[in-house]
Amino acid sequence: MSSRRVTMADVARRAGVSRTAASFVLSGRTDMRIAEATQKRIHQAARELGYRPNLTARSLRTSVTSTFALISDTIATTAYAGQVIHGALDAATAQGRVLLVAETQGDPVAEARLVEGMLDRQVDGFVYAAMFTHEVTPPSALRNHPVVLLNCLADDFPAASVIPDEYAAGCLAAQTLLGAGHREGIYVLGGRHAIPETPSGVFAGRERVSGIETVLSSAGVRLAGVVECDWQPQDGYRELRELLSRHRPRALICCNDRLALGAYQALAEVSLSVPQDVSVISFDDSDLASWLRPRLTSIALPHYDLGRRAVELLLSDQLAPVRHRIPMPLRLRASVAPITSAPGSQQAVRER
Amino acid sequence: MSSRRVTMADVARRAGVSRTAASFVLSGRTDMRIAEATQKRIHQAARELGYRPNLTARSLRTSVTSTFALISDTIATTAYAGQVIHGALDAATAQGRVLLVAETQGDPVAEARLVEGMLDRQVDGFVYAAMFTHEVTPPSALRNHPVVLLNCLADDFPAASVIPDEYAAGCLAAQTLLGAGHREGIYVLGGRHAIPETPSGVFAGRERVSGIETVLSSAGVRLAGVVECDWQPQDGYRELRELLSRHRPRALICCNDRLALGAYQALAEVSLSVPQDVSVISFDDSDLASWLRPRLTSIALPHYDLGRRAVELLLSDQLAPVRHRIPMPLRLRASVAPITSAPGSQQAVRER
DNA sequence: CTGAAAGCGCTAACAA
DNA sequence: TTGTTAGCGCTTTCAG
Repeated sequence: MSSRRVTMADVARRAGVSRTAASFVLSGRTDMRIAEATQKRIHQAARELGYRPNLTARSLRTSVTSTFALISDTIATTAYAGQVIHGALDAATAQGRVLLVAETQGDPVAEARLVEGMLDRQVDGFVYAAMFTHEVTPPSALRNHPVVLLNCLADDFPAASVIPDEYAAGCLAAQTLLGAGHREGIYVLGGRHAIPETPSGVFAGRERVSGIETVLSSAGVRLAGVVECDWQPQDGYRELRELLSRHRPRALICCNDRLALGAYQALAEVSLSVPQDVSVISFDDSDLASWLRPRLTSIALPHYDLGRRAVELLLSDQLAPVRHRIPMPLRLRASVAPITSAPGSQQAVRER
Repeated sequence: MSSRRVTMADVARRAGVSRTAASFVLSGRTDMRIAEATQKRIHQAARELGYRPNLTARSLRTSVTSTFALISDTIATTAYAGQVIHGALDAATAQGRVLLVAETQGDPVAEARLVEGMLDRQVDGFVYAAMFTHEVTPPSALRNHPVVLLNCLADDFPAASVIPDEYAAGCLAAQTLLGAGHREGIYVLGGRHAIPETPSGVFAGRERVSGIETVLSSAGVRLAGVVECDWQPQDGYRELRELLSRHRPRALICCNDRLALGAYQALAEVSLSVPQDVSVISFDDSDLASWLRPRLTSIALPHYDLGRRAVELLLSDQLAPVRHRIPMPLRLRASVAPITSAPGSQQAVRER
């Protein structure tokens, strides 16, 4: 649309130097020891002409595009995980790189097509991302290219992966409760996510429960129960209502904030108050956590850091097949309180 | 990393034709009338060699990159708005285009830098997006390039814009309530968002209230009140508690689901039940809407469609400075009920 | 320090 | 129908 972009030849001509000299100076190389004055002249000419390099041409020549591809199953779709993109973007832009984003929707054919498209565009590397931590098999076309796995694992694919440290998060949840004096009536709501569709649970669930159990048992505390169910609000509500009909929990570890929402609803209905009667701690730290009343203590899924780290690995060429575990920070809010004397003061949910 | 990509010259050689012929056939052009047999031979050679075009080279030659840039203030960051990216991606991939995503964080300097980077990469067009509908001033460097404004308006910038049809949504909210028999005690919670930081409100607020008022007054119904406040859960909670201390609403129009969450909390505390005592309708249709109990009727922000439409406009070169209003669909759930006889049966919130 | 020249892989006049 | 040729804008030897 604009008339014609000014090229490096234009700059060289105006500065009265060779294109070589212009190239060296403009791409900021110092190893040719060009006269200070000449450099100034070139830069000035470039400025006056409004010169901008044509990166396509440069890429063709150098076969580096300064572009990474972020390919995910459905990451852009899911709430909050836009943070992953955000982190990746920050790391990329900080180094003058740019990010091509694509979604496969879990369709291997679409995925193959997308990967090819990226390869045709000569991207420098790939972030292969998943919505929730699980085992994946990246397309084999990626084998010969720099790849970092984000929030997923691939046993027979030689790539670094970046995942949340769910085990440590589980430990942290247990420690937090212990620290508040809880030693009895501690339940895990959601568990390993062992439901018919995922009989052996999901990675996050398994790791969290494992961390919880380790810490508790080494403190001589026994978990009162692990409720295996799906992780949606209605599951939390239903399962907790069911549980409340038989037991009287003092502390709830919810496997995500949505379950905690369901739990709040169930607790309110039987007039148990958080945290006076029941402490609640959760995972994810979604927006929901600070919207609930009382505000929910939650251990954050480090979306931003995952995205950021993945790109940083790509940038620094740390591609060895290592699992990089990203810490999940605790956001302490009002839903966990030191245990009080009498268990069972049946009061209505309080404000705040 | 891989040995060497096979080039078009390789294909031509193996097929025993000229590079020209190969180029024509492989880029799927028909206007040169190449012999059927030759075409077959070329395609076969390409297949056997695993040929893939180098799009960088093609771009350098044709100066089209099949790449669009999606530049936003903070769109990837905000929950649910990942749907915008999703829609844009779908439209782009459907036509073999690819999307470069970037975020400015509202920083004009970062923005300028990013736009330059995109321009240097010769992108074919821009989607300039905002997190919430408002007036923007895109960098002037974009003036000579195809641009579509997404979820924002720019008076003195000649570009098409794609925005949610908030006015129609306001009408729809009012109609829904009227349809359920509500004629009194209807309040708008959130209003135009007229708070100190945005004294004249925000676009969505103004349009919604305007739609609501138009429909109600043409039905001879007067709004009982418009509560101007910020649109966070705690604002909904606080303002409704305050309102409830003096009035007795029969229907609430909440300007977003977060306000509705706050409203639910306030209503529960004074033992008013939704929808028996108070009907609630909201805007956005975020995940929250289906998580609340009872499930919240909400008018959806069409994130996906916005993204999709913006890219479609770019693809079809519909760049005239027109406002394209995207419909906001009603998601009818349990929070709106036909009005019952006696206003004021003070019961506890029911299940479901 | 500077300039000439080759070439990245592809497209598109033009000529044969 | 096919082949020849000239670039797109840039980097990078290699001589001067």
